[in-house]
Amino acid sequence: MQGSPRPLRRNEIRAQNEATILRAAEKVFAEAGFGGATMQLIADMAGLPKANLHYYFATKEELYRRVVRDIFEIWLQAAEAMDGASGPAEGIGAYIEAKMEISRRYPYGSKVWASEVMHGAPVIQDYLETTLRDWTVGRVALIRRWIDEGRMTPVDPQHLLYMLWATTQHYADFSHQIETLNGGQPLNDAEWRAAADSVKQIVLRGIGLD
Amino acid sequence: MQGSPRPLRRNEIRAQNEATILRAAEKVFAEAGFGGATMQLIADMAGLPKANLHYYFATKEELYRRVVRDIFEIWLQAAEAMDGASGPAEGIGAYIEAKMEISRRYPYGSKVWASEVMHGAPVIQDYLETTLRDWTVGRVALIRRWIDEGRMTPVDPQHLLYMLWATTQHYADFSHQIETLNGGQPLNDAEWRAAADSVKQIVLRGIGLD
DNA sequence: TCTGTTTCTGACCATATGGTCAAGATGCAA
DNA sequence: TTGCATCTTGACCATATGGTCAGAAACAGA
Repeated sequence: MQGSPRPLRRNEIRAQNEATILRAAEKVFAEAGFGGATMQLIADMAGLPKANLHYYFATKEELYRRVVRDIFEIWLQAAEAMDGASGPAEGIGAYIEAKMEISRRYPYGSKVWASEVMHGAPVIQDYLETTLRDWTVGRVALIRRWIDEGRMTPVDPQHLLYMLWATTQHYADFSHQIETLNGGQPLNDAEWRAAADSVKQIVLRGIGLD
Repeated sequence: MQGSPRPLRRNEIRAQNEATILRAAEKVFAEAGFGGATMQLIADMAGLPKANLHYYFATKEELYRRVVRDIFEIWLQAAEAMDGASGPAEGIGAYIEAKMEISRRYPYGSKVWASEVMHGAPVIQDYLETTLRDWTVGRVALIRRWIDEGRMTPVDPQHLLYMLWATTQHYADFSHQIETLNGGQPLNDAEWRAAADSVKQIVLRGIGLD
């Protein structure tokens, strides 16, 4: 939305426009779904002519692919929060914090991701089978180690991970419902704080920590 | 898919066909989203000519509306599991069981619901503001009472409800991801049992029960 | 059997949409 | 300034889709 009046350098033009388009696309895909999104809508949202989108992204599917990939990258960043922790309370607590932060900062991205998975992951199936699976296997092993060391209650690590994903992403994916139940107002700073604290409190206590 | 060869009575025809169409529509809407779903796809899935769909449901939107409403009804049924419980452990435990059962039996419906909410609830906004809000207020009060009576750990009832919704619906909405991480196989009976047990275990312990 | 009602369906239509293209504008290095 | 590459865009096209309709078929009560 901030049409920079300053003349752009060649290098910047491409980066700038791609970023603008991707941001618009993320929002439109999240709000309308892949099928409901139109290149015209995205173009309008980006403030560019439709033909210009096709100059940077050959097809709607390619644009969508980029959006999904970018989200996956962000998702992976949060994953690191769990590593290098001194123990389960710190590791899982930090992971919850990181994922709640992502839900707050990238609600559109989270919705696109959810939509993609719900539709059978036509675009990121390979990522699920490689990167995500590997990460999951590693984290399951880590949690199992913590359990074996008696540092937390024995629980099924896989289902614990699902619970972490579900609870944190819920605040992004179902933000509209939450907003409605919050008197029509989006969560403010304090309410987000309370949400993250609640999740951490229940989950950590649920696995014998806190 | 069970095309009954027996000749149908007038009354039955309508009910039968509507049910067939609704089942097909539920699946297609879940897998393709509202925008991606086409009347032709739904017709093929139902084994009926497209024009026949329009005989029973004037527009795609009307058909979609029916699907969403039906799901909401099912959703409300599970809500009753929480009432009439003698205490928090029984009430919340039964609610989790009921919602997990719904996730297993109506995965398509759950996805349609999730999609609808993610897109801003264009069709069931009024339900969110009335029925759902009322139910939520009642349940929050119930949980608060349990807390005041010292029967469970003090937690924010609202966020506890979100956690229950998120964790249980996750098994329906993200079933594809779960299946991928489960070696490409959908959860079997034992695994569903383990999933429900894990959720109950962590949540109940998380709020000071069991 | 006759008649009115409901159900069924192929053919058709208007519109929206993804994508193309050719010509023009703009930046930039020499 | 010149020439080339990159970027921009209005006009255009083929196709897919939601929806219509008129006539046929099936049903049911008299």
